[in-house]
Amino acid sequence: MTDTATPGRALPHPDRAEIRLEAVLHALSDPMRLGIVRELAAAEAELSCSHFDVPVTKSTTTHHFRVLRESGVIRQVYRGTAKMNALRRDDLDGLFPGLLDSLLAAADRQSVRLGDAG
Amino acid sequence: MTDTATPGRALPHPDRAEIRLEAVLHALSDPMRLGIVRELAAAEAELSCSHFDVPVTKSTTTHHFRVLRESGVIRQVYRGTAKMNALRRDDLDGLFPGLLDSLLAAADRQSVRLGDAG
DNA sequence: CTCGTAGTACGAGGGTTATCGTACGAGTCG
DNA sequence: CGACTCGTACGATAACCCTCGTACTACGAG
Repeated sequence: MTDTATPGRALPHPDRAEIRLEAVLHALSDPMRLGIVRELAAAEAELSCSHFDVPVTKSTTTHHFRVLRESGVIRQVYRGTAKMNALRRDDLDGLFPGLLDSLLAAADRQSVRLGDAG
Repeated sequence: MTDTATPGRALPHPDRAEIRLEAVLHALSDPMRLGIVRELAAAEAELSCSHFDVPVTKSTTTHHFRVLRESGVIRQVYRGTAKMNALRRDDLDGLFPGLLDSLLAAADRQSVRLGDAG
């Protein structure tokens, strides 16, 4: 594990056992957050907050990432000045086998169906 | 088809093509609505609104059923004085294959994990 | 140390949601 | 018809959520 995480700046995450399905669904019911999660899943890697091209201000972006983190969907860690984001795939798959893949597939399908760029 | 539906009291439903994943997820992110959907799925049959033992008033119950209907999760039809509710399994499976089952399985798992009566 | 970049904290505005109570409408049963 | 049950409509209230702007902190580069 690349422990390049900046020390002394830990962020609160729910334990796996504290993750609630309702919270996950709520987190993913926002188009912006769903888009972030889709991109994160496609990348299969950590991405910084600023990597995402979202049509809102930095404040709002911070808010959405916090919702995703506090619902247990993503894990966030500071590396230098950047804050890296990664899907909590292991935890989600462990709690809800198949759910994340179904959700991502559903999002992809809808994207194709609606002719979105994504 | 059991066309015992009361005529002249049609309820507005979204077409299959109008169903949005975000709306579905939002609808299911409420514990009460998720519970209703789970019960509906387990019953594999139409259930009246009053069948459900929810800890809220009738007004609030009406509200939650409307959210489920307008998001495309359930289909509602009047039969006499009762309003029957059924999952839109065909439409949801057609749009998002596997999603509904994953969601229901996830809800069941969490219910067991948390020791709910569900 | 200074500057720039990445992101946070806080507060406010505006919209949506969950809940309720009361009054009402539609069917059914006597 | 009259009474009863099921569910709706409407208004109110309180909470929540998305968004923003501004002021701020943390880190890295020079």
